[in-house]
Amino acid sequence: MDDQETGASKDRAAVTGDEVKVDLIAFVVAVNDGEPCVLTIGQADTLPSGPFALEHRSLQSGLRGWVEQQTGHPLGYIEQLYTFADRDRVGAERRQRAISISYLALTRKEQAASSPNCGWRSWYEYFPWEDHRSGAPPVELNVLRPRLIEWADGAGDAATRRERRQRTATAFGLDGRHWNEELTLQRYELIYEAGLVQEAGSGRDTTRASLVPSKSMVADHRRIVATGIARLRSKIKYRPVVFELMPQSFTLLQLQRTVEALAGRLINKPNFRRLIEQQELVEETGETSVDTGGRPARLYRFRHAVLDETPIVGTKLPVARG
Amino acid sequence: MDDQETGASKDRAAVTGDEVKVDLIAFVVAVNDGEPCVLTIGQADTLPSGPFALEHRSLQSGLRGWVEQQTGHPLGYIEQLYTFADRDRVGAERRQRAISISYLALTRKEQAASSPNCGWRSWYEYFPWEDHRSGAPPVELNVLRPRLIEWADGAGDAATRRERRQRTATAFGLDGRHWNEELTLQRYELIYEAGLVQEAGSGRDTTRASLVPSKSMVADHRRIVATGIARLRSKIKYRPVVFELMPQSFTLLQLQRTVEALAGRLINKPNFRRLIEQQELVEETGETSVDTGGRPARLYRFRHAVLDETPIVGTKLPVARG
DNA sequence: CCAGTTATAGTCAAATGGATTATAACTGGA
DNA sequence: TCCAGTTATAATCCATTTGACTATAACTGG
Repeated sequence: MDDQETGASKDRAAVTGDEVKVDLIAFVVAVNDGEPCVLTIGQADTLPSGPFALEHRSLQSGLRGWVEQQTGHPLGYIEQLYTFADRDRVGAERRQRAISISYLALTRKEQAASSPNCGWRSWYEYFPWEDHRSGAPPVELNVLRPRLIEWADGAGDAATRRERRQRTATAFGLDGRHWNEELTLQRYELIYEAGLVQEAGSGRDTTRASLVPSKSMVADHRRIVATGIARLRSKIKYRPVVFELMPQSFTLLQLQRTVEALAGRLINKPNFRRLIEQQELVEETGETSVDTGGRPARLYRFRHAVLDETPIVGTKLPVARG
Repeated sequence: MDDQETGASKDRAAVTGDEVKVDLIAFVVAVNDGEPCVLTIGQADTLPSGPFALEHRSLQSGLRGWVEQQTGHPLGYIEQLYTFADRDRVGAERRQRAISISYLALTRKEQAASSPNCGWRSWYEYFPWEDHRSGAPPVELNVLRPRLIEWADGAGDAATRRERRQRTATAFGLDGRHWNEELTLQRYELIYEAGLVQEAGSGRDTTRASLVPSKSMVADHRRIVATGIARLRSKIKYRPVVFELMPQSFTLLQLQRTVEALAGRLINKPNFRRLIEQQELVEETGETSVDTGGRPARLYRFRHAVLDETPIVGTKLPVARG
């Protein structure tokens, strides 16, 4: 960064020695029996990951390789989430810089016989306050909200107090605002900032008395998951990615339940059906499913042709306001 | 992060030697006199960039440093675009891997006295087919469309022909479809794939006779710009980022012209005003502007409070359908 | 003073989207 | 066999949004 002269090329030559390690991290999602799940490895709650190496043809293929090797699970849909520089690692002899590239990937559970070293866990074990399918959960009403308000009011100056209350209110839909399921990351950051959650291996292991009951993850993996949930909740509204999580054929209610699992909130049934039908996202298989518990339901399959037809627009899924 | 046991860690230890270079690249945007512009450096059409180095506190601060150094321009709003692995560079002694992290940044032209080594160029010099403010431009009607159809029909098998025509039709709104201004990247990729554009320093310098008239850029920089335009065109519809490009106070028509410049299409005036007002994005300064050419217009300023109020929802800008 | 230009307000119909009701078709137990 | 419970499917209603248009106001320059 220190040199003479104009051009970028010269600067580049000057600092040519700086090399960093690159890690690829995957947030792999599946929906199993109406529960949205994340793929973890090892005993600890860890996302599949590995370094980007010379033998990898591309970033994505590197990621696929690591996930398949660590979990036995082939990946379908992949989307880049975010790239961030890790806090300085202390290398063997010198300061070591590292960056992580995180990805969102969608699959089906049955896709493969998973290796014994990995498993599926519900999102909501890590983010119990994100599941609003039965209204605001107790942990939010009884623990989170009072603690956050306490934290906000505990700030030194009035400006900070106002700002914290403001953020809490928007994040959780207080004071007449609406709950917005896409604010998963903002909520996590708020809770983290307030010291109400703690991650394994984080610097601050000051075993605080008043933590919100929730499963933690290694390093910053829970933050990556929060980013991925937010992205997915946003994406299902304008791209037909839900079908990556569905079996070959399904009933409309199964499809609805999957969307509800991801969004963490309930959807009005007739409206959901209307939207799916008028967008022609699916077509009937001609068969019906009997194990509905009531009247048999028609089975549908995804119309793959829509991927060519509407590249961006469409696939708006109605998520009721509250 | 490196230890023993449980799958991932062992693999990680095995390939621990792989290090790569990381480049930071900025697509810096300003709107000058109704033209959306990109900041370039040097004689060639190159985006500001530089390697991520040890002295950088974070990726973003590294990017800010390089842009400021190369152009004298301080950056305001920054957003990550995409991280990709470059094609293998051949290093001095061994194979050298490199990845690039690209960013979208918004500023105002007057922000600083720019250094002589850089300049602002209209987007539409690089993407003449993206400016639909006066309808579909001649270059699209007379050159692009026929060449693309020619290319599609020149495919070997029928399936490829159908697929190419399909993609062309959606990208350019043919056969009764609507023009979608957000498909900038898809359009560029299509044109690139068809061999109708060519970049400086790309492998394939087979000076083709029939290129579409447009300015090229160094390496894959034009692709980064296409990604950034698409992101920005999408973003202005749900986040109030336009105001990063506006002066302190402005008339509603100036605001509209700026949005139109970015979107590359015209907006219905009364509807635009209605939407801005009902969202309470702006407030009157109390003053009026005389140099409108007609009746004086009220001056407005951005209500910064909205950033706290509506973190995701809102700021939908109406972009007429056609 | 008049033609040209822009600002601002108001109207109207079509489309969208949320909520509700009604009826059909199955299961399992009384 | 009938009835309660459950789910599927169809249809309707109404408020809001949104695209398109019209009318009037206020300035400029010739």
